[in-house]
Amino acid sequence: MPIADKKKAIFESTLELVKENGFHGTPMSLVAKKAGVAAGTIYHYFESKEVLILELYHYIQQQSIEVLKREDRADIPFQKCFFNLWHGLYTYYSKNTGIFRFFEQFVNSPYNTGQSEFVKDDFHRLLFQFFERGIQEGHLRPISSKILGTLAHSNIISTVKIQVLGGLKLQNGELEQIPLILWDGMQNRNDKS
Amino acid sequence: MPIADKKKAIFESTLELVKENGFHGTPMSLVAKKAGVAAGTIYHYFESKEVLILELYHYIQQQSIEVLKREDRADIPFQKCFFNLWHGLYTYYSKNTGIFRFFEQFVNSPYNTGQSEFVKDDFHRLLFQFFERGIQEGHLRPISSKILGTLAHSNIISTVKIQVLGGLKLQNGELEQIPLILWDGMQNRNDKS
Amino acid sequence: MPIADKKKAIFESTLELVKENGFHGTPMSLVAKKAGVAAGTIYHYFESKEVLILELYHYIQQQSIEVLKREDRADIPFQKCFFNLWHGLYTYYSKNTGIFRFFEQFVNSPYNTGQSEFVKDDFHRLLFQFFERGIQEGHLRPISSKILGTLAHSNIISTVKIQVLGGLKLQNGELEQIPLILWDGMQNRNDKS
Amino acid sequence: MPIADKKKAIFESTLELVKENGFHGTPMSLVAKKAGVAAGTIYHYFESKEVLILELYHYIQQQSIEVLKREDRADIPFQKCFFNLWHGLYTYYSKNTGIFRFFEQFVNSPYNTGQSEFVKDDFHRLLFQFFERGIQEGHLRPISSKILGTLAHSNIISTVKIQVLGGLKLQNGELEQIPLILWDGMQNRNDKS
DNA sequence: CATGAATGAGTATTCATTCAT
DNA sequence: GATGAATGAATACTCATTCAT
Repeated sequence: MPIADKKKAIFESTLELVKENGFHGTPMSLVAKKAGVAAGTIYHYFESKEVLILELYHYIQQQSIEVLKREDRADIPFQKCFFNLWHGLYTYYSKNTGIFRFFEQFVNSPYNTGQSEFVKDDFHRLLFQFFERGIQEGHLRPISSKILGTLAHSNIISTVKIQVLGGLKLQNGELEQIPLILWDGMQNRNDKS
Repeated sequence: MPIADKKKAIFESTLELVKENGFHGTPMSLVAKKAGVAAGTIYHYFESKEVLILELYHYIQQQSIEVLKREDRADIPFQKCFFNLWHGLYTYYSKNTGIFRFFEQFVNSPYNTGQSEFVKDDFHRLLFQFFERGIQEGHLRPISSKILGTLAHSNIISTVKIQVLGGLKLQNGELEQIPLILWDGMQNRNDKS
Repeated sequence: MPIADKKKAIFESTLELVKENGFHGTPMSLVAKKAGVAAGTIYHYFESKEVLILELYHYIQQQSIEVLKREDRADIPFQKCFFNLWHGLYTYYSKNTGIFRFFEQFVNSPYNTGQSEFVKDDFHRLLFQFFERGIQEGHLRPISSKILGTLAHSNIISTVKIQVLGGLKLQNGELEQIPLILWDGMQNRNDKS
Repeated sequence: MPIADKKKAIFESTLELVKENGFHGTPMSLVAKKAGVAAGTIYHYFESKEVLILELYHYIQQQSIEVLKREDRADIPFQKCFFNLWHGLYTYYSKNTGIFRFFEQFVNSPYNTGQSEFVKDDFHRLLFQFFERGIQEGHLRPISSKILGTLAHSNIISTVKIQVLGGLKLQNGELEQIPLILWDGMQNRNDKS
């Protein structure tokens, strides 16, 4: 098994277990077992549990970044991109419900030492950049793109949560209305486009 | 010390510690120390750590419920209530940043066995009820009040997070615009009121 | 069982095991078992293995100090005290051969962080003080009492080692000659006493 | 790299690491790294860590033996040889303070299974032989050469320790007096030479 | 009611050793 | 011979919980 695959196996096992049982309920021994390696082997790839979690965080974020990069296209009108991005992320999170549980656990855990995660990581940088464009082009209200980006992202996450944690099935058309609510709210009322 | 006070002391200590160190970094021994009681004493009031956490969750939620009850007044126009509620919860969460950290940790933790917390607890019941009123009175889009309520709440929490976790200082007027964004989005476009 | 007794039981078990197997071969679990307590219990009395070893070091040293205090008497001529002390320590070490093995392991181990142990601890302070007296009274060569004390102590330890580690039985009179060798060497040749 | 050189590299690395961190703080992986070989390679040259330590012990002792052989010369008067030997070993140990730390750790470790090391190894055989000569020639007290040899050696080691572990700088003339103390003590008082 | 010493199962991590390449 | 990834037993330490006082 190539190295990359073994790291990936460890990542996937960890994610799965954290999703089910939380950080605390995810001993390294279980990760090892699920990944099909010996406990000690994990330590060839990751210095410690903390490092494993940290790297997993970035590994996962990479996938959200892919969506961002795919949907933020300069050759497509902003509003179209906006809805594409919303649905893109929504779909991704819906199909990988472990992801945001992991994220929220991570953000509120002792593992997350970086205080201002909003600014530093690539995902947020790209996210904010996208909203910056919307502001520049006059489509969105002229507030900090960081605010708009954060609100939009939490809107998406909430939509997933409503179903996953709230046990609510969205009715006909409801799913389409949610990004509309968001757009209508953030839209620049003077936008003539 | 009356029983109620001792339980309260244990609650406050736990909250404080969870806020600082997370669930995992909050051993019962520390809670006991901080609350000024013996470790064994906690077990007179709470069957187990899990029960303590669970009761704390409800204890804390009570305070959010107060805000809800205070601001949801039938004698005041809905839109006014809406903004009052937004600012009421925002202020409460801002002053008690431990609260939402505790909440998110709790929701994504093994302690939270109740899967569909959206329906069962009083806070969400009242919250959804408030938005139901908005829909009935024709101010809000006719979607599930659960959706609107959840989106609104996450909007508030995000606003706090932007500052607490994102390290962003909101500029002049930005704080006022955020509930506006929310209102504009959720508003029924045919509302003649 | 009173607290003091429990600490003592842990001390004795540790000493016994370190004597047999060295620091590395003395897991806390074994110490616990031998002392008749649970593994976790040790940590009520000692913060860590390091602290246990450190406290044991001082606990043991106390017994050497007793000998020193017993034999260093101002009302008895120095030379007499000298031989009494020599035999006192010799007897003590002979009867407790674990002691000096523990000492030498300790001194050369990572547990011994105090670099200049010769000066700081009570045993050496009293030991050097005794030799200081010998110098002041003109019986011993006028060199640093620290040198004389150290040489004397190592002479005693070596005598024990010859038998314990060297497997040599001392013949008739040999044991008495050894402190004589030491005395003759350290004696001030101009001592008229 | 010739085999001999690779073994030597492993020896030196081990010694260095044991000197700094003790046996316990010297994993094979570190030895390998420092020696510039792969972990597995060590096992081509040494059956186990124990064997490595054992062979290192003998490797190092060889250097003490060199000093002994150099200074024990039949064509030079015994007393002269005695002081030469004292200073020779003293100098050697002073310049290689790792050596005696290694020795004492080794002697008091589980690696040292041989109980009576005093008799078997070459260093002690030669050392005792030297003192035998002193006794035969009538210079030294007629006690077991093993006793005299052991006392003399521990005297030298102590002198080094006073400085290395005790943090004491020897004053003018003190270093010269120490072997004198030893000689005066061990000398045969009827020696007419 | 309150205490806090005692328990012991559970966890992260280390490290000597092996073996497929 | 040489490599270094993989192993897994061993170890220090934590912590929820119990119970004799």
